[in-house]
Amino acid sequence: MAKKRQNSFHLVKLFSIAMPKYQKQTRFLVAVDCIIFGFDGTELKLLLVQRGLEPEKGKWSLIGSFIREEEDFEKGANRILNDMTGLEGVYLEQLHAFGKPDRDPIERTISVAYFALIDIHQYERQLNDDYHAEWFPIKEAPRLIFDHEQMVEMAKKRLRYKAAFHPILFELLPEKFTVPQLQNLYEGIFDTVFDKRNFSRKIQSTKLLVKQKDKDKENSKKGAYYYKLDKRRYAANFHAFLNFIPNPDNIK
Amino acid sequence: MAKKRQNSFHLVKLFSIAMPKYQKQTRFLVAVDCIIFGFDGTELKLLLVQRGLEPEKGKWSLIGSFIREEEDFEKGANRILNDMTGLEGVYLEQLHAFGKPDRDPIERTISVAYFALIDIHQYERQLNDDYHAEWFPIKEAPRLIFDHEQMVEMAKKRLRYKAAFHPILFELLPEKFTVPQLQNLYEGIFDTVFDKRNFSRKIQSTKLLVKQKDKDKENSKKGAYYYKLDKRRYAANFHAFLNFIPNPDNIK
DNA sequence: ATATTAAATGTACTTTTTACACTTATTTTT
DNA sequence: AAAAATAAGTGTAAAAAGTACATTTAATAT
Repeated sequence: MAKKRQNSFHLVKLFSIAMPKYQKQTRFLVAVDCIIFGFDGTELKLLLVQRGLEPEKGKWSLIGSFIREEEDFEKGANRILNDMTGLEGVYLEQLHAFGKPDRDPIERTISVAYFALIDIHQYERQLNDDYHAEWFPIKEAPRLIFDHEQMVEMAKKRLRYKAAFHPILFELLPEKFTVPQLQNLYEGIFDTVFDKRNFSRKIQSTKLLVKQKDKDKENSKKGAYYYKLDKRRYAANFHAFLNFIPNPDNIK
Repeated sequence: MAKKRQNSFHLVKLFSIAMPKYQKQTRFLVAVDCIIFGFDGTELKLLLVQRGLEPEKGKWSLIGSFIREEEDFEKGANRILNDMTGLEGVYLEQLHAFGKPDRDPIERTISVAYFALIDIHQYERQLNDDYHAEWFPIKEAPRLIFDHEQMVEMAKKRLRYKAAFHPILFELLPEKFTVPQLQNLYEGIFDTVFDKRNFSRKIQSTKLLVKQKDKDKENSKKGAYYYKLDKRRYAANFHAFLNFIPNPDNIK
């Protein structure tokens, strides 16, 4: 078996006295792309931007940016999100680094993808029109450039996986929400239906919900009680396993 | 709110006719580092290399390499693993991209970390002495360079998390193993003890194990029956949720 | 007053999880 | 040759969690 030593360690190419730079290594462009999910009370949506410039003008894309010299990925992703929506403190999680040499046809670019969960109502107030951005129902999203569709697929899977065990979907809801809305969200994400008695019991058993005095009258005559998240408990239980989903075996 | 347009999209810096390169963007070094886990029948171990060159000579490090021009991360990680251990087809999974601007003091380097699970016995046959590599019990690992300790911590968490639901730990075992060995492994990973009757029942209920006729006599007078993985079933059930761990709430 | 709509709620049954102790096969010791 | 030592192997009952399923209630619309 051939033993290739070159390139096999950081620093290997250095002379024995410290040098200010690694020699002879190729450097690459590095970008951050964000898969931004929102929920309008009925269905899951994806925030996309339409490219304003050639090449690929008019095509839809995830929002992204090259990483800057003094910025790490988190910061880059937050910058993008803030530029785009004006929001801060958005839920953000690293998804995956994508690095196929030909993923960007112009020049090899590494992309570190993040997914974000935002309350779509907050966003609407803060829309930044500089970007030609639009919400698409997840099932009606257009073709995307590069490998962005693959990124979205992976993000959907990850969201499902995580939502099966952790109370992550509250990040998509407004401050006040109803149990039927919450059930709608879960049913949308898992593409299934749950028995509402069992769903309600399970959600209530987490003790994450605080019942309010007022009702939402938009969706029914009787009206459904609003609830708020118990933020204390939420913070404490975020990493706990809550087993939201009866049989998660369908998740890949 | 200030609207910064520059840098905010791939290609934004291009002129309106296609150019061969993105202009004015900084390019970065990109590396792959591998957290290699092994299990010797008693405890979980980590494969580390000792740097042979200045700077940081003599310090321990994860094995890593700069990424080459025509190579994606997976390929890079496999190259490293193969150079190091001679093994192919090793279980490998992307962990996280690390990108703090100062994580490498010489020059900003992005690192995409992978974790690998290998059967330590196979490795021993294939040792590549060109690298000063050594197995360390996970609890007695030395100080590591850069942010490698953080990588190891994250990999440990990820391994636990995954092992709680998926039959991933078989990747660490030799072809033939006993139920007590398997229980040892789980107890090591989760740093707890399980009731052996319940553990055995749970493992057997997965139907992943095929009982052999011979016994391992090394660890007891009575001897414990060897089992092999049912590879067919394993492949089919890898993504299924098997709920190995009674109460996974301790996992972060 | 009546019909319509979606919200809210309880119970019996099944499955899964947990707690717990003795017997067996083999080697080592006397 | 008998006795002691060691770790492997196995069953059962009680508790908890998950599932299936139907009626009543509050409010609006006719």
